[in-house]
Amino acid sequence: MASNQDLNERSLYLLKTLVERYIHDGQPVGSRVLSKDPNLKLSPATIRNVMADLEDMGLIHSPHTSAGRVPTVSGYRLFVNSLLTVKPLESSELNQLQSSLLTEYDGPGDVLNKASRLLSEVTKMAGVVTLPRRETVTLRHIEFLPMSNTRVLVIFVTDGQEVHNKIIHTDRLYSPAELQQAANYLNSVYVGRSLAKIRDLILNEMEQDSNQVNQGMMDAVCMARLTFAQQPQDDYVLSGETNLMGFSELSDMERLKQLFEAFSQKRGVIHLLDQCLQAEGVQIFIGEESGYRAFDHCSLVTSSYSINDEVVGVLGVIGPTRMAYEKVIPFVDVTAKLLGAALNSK
Amino acid sequence: MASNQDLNERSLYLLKTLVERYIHDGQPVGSRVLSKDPNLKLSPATIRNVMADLEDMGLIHSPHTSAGRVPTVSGYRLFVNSLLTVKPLESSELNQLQSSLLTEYDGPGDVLNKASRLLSEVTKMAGVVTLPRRETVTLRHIEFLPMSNTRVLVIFVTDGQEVHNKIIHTDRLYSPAELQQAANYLNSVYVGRSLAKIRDLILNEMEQDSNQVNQGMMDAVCMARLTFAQQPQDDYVLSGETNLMGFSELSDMERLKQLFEAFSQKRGVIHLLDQCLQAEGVQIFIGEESGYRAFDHCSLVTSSYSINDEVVGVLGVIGPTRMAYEKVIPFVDVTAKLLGAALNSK
DNA sequence: TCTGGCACTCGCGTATTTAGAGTGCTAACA
DNA sequence: TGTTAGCACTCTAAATACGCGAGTGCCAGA
Repeated sequence: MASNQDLNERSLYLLKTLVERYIHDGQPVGSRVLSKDPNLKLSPATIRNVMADLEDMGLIHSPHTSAGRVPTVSGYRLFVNSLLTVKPLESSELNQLQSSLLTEYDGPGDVLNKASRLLSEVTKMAGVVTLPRRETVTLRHIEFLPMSNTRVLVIFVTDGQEVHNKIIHTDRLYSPAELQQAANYLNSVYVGRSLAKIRDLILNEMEQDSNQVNQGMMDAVCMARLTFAQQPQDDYVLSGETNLMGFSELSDMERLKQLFEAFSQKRGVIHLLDQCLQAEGVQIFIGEESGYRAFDHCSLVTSSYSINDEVVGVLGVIGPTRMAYEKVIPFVDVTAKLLGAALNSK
Repeated sequence: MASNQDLNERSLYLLKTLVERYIHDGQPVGSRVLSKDPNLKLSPATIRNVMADLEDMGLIHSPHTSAGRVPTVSGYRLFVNSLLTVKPLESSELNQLQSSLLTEYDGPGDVLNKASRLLSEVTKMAGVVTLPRRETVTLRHIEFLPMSNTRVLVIFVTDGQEVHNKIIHTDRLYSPAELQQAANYLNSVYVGRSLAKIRDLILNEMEQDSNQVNQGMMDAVCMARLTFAQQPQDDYVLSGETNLMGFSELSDMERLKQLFEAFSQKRGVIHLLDQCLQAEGVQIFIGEESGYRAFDHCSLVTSSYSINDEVVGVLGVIGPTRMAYEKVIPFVDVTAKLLGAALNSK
């Protein structure tokens, strides 16, 4: 592969217009059409030379001899990293965003749904929003309800009024009064703290000499331990998957099936999204970059969102590699910020 | 169209084997292969005559001149109604069913998920289970949590430990103590009754002379009214949608897209499933019979399931018109009964 | 009423052809 | 040395033709 110094400004501009062109009309771009570009006053022959260089560098690629060129993953990557001219949101979109996300919401979890749907509707691709990570979210209320035998239904409410519930198996039978007492204790001590913090505190408290604490507290802590034990994998809200069925690059039934299977198994997708949790700002996986086979022909544009300046989740857009990055990127960015704002204001 | 008297036993048997054959290998059935049937000792020519009659009656149909015959919707219908020889469940399937559904469950709503997944895994098609209708389900516990302003988060638990939550807007600000009191009152009066019954009782109580009841009770009833006001549409759990992408009759992308859109909009599907709520036993929609365009090329085999002898929901299997009815029907039937049993035992 | 025979139709898969698009290369030119 | 025009070449996609096989309908005879 040739070194970067081979990429003079002209080649870069040519690559840029080629990618833009391809994104726009989805067909391999030939030297003829590029020569028509007003800013690129070159003959088709010269353009062919440049394109040959770009191909040597692995930035573009020809599906077959007589078919023009198509960007490779590296080509898209270079384009996204340094050539892209971001288009600001259209005001209508911004309005739609704000009015949808910032209005008073009418049910827990509903903002996330709205955000996801919004992402898909505006981009005409698939939208995804992970639920806020339990770890970082703070406890607002906890409650135990007896079920049959030693099974107890625990309900707890976190930040942003997310309601969680889980069944735990206690080591002995508790009376309703005991459960109530345990809940009271936990509510008085742990409310307002993050679940991760709570887990730490519980461990501490269990190591303390049991003489120093009364039995009721011990019971409560024990139940809390069961409740907040290792978290099951987090979850996400997906919308507009069906939009993906319209794209020719995903019209292969086998591929599409694998993609949708990935969506319903969630595991791999979660893993992918988790990687975006760390990164600041908009994160992009193009095609095989994700390393996840089911996403080989897709790109994923994500951004993390925060509650009270703490990153708690990720949202993004899933679509074909050939997508309008210059519009999607700012859109995802803004949506993440608005979602954070909407969740904060609760 | 010819009358039914034209259908002698021989024609019926021929139709039966034709349908079975087509279901089995998915290709139009010609007179040749039918003449090979051991119970049908006829020459191809005779069979052609019979088939011509069946075609006149609209029971079978030829895709084109040289392609054998395929059952029409009416053909399938006749087959399912009177010709089908039901195959009992294989013991391995029954085991899988029982062990999956009757084991202790580890989370509310989980049994429904399992049932749905089971339906899809065993049949290799899509499985669907509606959530138990709120109307008929009984209240076990209710609780109010204050949010900002006049918004109150209400959490209530019903039969089978289903946890519901909703945000209501009260007409004035309530203190946590007041909310607690209201919940206590409601728990003491309404627990164990169906939501529909509760709604009735509330209406009664509100009409009573307000002198006779104290203010706290009034507040409680008022909040209960908001909580149990008209229900939003019910919901369902769908599994194995991706299995449907494997069937050639659904390989048309446009159709597939419409089907999946129907799945995610839920509305139309719910409406269809609701029709099965009334009927006793297994209910079947074949192809266009459902009257729902998105399902034109699918069949739906359903059965309602009950908690404490009261029908509360529907489950079923969605697949291509060409499905192994003789196995799916008993399977859906048994699954519905087992699900009911599993929910009862709580 | 059933059967064998036969001509007929139609779809599918396999060449074969043609038109068009785009390329790489070379030679000329500034 | 970089750019351009020209040209032969390659490859795809669409159109056309063709033979094969499957299956039919109909008729005449048992």
